[in-house]
Amino acid sequence: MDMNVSTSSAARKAGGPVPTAWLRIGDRLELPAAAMSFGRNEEIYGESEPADFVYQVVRGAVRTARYLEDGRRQVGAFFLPGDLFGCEAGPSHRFSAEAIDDCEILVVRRTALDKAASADAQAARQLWVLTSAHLEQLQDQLLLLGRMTASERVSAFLLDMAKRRSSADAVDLPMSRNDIADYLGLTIETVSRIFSQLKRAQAIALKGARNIVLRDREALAAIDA
Amino acid sequence: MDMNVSTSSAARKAGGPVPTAWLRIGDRLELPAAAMSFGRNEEIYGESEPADFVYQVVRGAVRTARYLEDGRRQVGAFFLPGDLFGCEAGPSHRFSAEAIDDCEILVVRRTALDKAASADAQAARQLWVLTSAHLEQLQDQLLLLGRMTASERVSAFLLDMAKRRSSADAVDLPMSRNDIADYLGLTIETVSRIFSQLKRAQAIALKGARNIVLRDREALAAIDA
DNA sequence: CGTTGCATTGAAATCCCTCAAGCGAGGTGG
DNA sequence: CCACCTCGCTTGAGGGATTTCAATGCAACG
Repeated sequence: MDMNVSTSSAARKAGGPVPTAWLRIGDRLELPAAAMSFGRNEEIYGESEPADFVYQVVRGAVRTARYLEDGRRQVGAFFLPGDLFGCEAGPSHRFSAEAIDDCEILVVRRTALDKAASADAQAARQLWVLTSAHLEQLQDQLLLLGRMTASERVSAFLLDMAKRRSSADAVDLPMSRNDIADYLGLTIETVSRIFSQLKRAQAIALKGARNIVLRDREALAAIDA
Repeated sequence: MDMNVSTSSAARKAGGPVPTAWLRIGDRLELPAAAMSFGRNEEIYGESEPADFVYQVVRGAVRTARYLEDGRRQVGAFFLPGDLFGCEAGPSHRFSAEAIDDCEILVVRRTALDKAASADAQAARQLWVLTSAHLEQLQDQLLLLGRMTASERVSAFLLDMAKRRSSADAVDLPMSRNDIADYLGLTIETVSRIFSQLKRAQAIALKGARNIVLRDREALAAIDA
């Protein structure tokens, strides 16, 4: 539960970052961005910090999370290279964002995005499409958390990660069992047990805890309801 | 599980609806809309129908839902008078929408909305803000489904409904225990038991199964984690 | 080679679900 | 007007999936 997340945030670090790359949204929007690096478990932004920046993963992986007072945590999403995050319509973030491993992130001021969006209706639409895509992913997650069994959740997760990460059968999971558990609404032990179960059933193979090989996608898909 | 949802849909009914009212989004967007009526459990649109219309509740209540092959159901949201629904960025709906009770709905063509949005950047932004608000609600639901106990879910639900419906202490729930259960990721029996529990604890009173009086909001809020 | 952090495994407990019966309000027909 | 039916809700008993608690394994690293 206590992930020991370090407390430096982008906002505090962003004293004078130098524009070094272009952040691309869809194929219409392109903005000059600052590159920043974050270490494992470092906080990129906090749960109710003002949403003054928008981010894109270049290298590494990011999770968003929300905490209850007693330490329970819900991971909202995982972001992989190319993914955008932290783009909110409201004034402040509703989840915190943390680096899962060492990663490189592009950052643009939200005002820059707003300016682009109010100048160009197509750009504004792009922003809407982006938010809508996030919404659709959350809707899938809703069904998963509300109505699926532990095996179904883990199978769905593996298939999704495989699709997003490599499309090959070998998947490198950047996140810990703890992150997976808090994403799927399970405990770390249950996730581990299901992994072992899938291994025994020859549906997957494990080369190290975080290196999964999908041996039988059909079996996984069948479990995935 | 089997809600016996009737299969007529807005698209099929929308042969020649007459514009009778204005559908308002935020305070900038106002579009001429057709009024339609739906009976209890009538389908407004189906799970993968083209998203050619956008809807607003005038009277009554609407739920969105998604089904698994074996009948498991996840209710995505409840929509009350004033609420907009069915507004997607993608080409088709991802949940079905069904009338909870007899209700009156305003309908506008999506192309009309698109036109307004591409003409006016402020209107486009309004659309984004709307989608973003839905997203935020789903994020709350995520934490609820992933990490909260049955009591916490029910308490949170009651407080939310009270806030949305009357802001007074008496709440008329338009939806059945079944709808509530499928919204909260629980069974109907568990929901009923928690209601009884809250009644025994003097946190609520029941004047009929769907007429709740919040006797002790603090107690509910305390349970709500 | 011990330490540290993450992952796995086992046993017991728990929360919620399943199955089953009973209850009550509303509607319908006799 | 009352009996009866139906549908939704409540309540109880038992069971099961997942959690909790606890111990062990294992790989990376100093």
